[in-house]
Amino acid sequence: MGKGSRTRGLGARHEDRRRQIAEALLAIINRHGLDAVSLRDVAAEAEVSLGAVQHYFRSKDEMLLFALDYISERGTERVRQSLGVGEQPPRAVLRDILAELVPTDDERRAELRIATAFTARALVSPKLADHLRAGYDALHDVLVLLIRHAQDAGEVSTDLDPERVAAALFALADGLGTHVLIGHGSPETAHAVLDEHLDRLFATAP
Amino acid sequence: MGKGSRTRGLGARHEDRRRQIAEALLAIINRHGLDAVSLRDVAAEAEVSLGAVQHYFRSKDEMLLFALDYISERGTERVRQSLGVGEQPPRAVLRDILAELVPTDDERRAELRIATAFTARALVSPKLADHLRAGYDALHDVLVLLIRHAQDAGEVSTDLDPERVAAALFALADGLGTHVLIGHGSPETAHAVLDEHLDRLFATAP
DNA sequence: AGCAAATCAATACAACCGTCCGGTAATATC
DNA sequence: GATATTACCGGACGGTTGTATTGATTTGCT
Repeated sequence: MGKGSRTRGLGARHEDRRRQIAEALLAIINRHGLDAVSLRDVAAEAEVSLGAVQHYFRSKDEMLLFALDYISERGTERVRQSLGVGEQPPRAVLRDILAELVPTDDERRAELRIATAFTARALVSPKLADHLRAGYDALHDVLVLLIRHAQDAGEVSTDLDPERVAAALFALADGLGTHVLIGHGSPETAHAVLDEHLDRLFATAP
Repeated sequence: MGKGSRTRGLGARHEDRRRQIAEALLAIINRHGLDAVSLRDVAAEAEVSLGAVQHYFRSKDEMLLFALDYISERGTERVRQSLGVGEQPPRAVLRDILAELVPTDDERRAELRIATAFTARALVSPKLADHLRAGYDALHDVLVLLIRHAQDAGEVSTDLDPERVAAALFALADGLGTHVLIGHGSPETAHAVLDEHLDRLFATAP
């Protein structure tokens, strides 16, 4: 068992501290963008010294990578919860998940701003791209699963390829989210478009 | 008449020079990202001195803004050409335009990488956001127009709201493009999804 | 008690950044 | 031919950056 899972003694709070610093980092990315991040700013935001930050992250790159994994984990955790609760029909779950990609409240907005920042940087950082892609793939797989369930329940036509449908819905929601984020189109319109597409999808059965 | 339009004498090549420098800037953004851009790098890429760059752009911000407008202009110009040539049916034109948002060749890929970089920065730079939004709005309007034409020609159901349809297609293509860019999903799949949606749209006519 | 690891603070440093500025040459305007 | 204006160069400046280093303190284990 690695030291990361220690619950007592020295190093017990190690991961906690890393997360705390990562949250300070994410707050700065949300406010000023990823390229405006300096280790000193992160330290100030987290109310620790620069030395402390350096102690928990060997380099800035490592910190960025950790923060991406951290926020990615948080996202998939929320998706897992959407999947878990009650016996909600596939369509409702699907809608919930896709709606998370279109910012309405400030929290969702912040997360999407951060995700967009990481996406842009991933274009020039292969390592970051790998981690980001993992998150995308995971969400894609969940969508495929949900569509399969809907097909099994006779709510969606089995003529459709779940992979294709998932790719389409994902891209649509993602695109709508970005557009809302930069102020092109309202959240209401975006949600309406999303519902319209779900209506069409769930109207093709049997 | 402003000095920008002078065709002889001092200042005649002013705008040309600015474009040349802007292209060097865009090349760097494509290769290393927007935040990796330094004035010295731009000067080196454009094979001019740092002083020259400063002569043509008072500040880095001004240069960035100019470059965004420049690449934006180039994009709308290509769209204009798609609209102009021959008597192509609305559907073909629509497809051409949307396909530009999904990278296939290197040139398109470069442009979309640059656009993504600007989008991310626009999230923390209101002035950049304004210029970017203008481009988005212009493209949106073109899409609306094309859909209206298709409706007039009886190829698309008049029950559909052109604004909504345009927003959906735009977001879908944009999202697909981003996904392809980061390596999530292939260009082929993306184009297939796009065609599928166009098929559905053009199948709703009376 | 004693040792080792963990935790953090403080400082130093070389590299780089955007911007400013003085100078020089070429060209247009009068 | 005097005078602006444009075009460009190159150096310098103050500030920030990521990282390395060193040392003090705390903590857990034996």
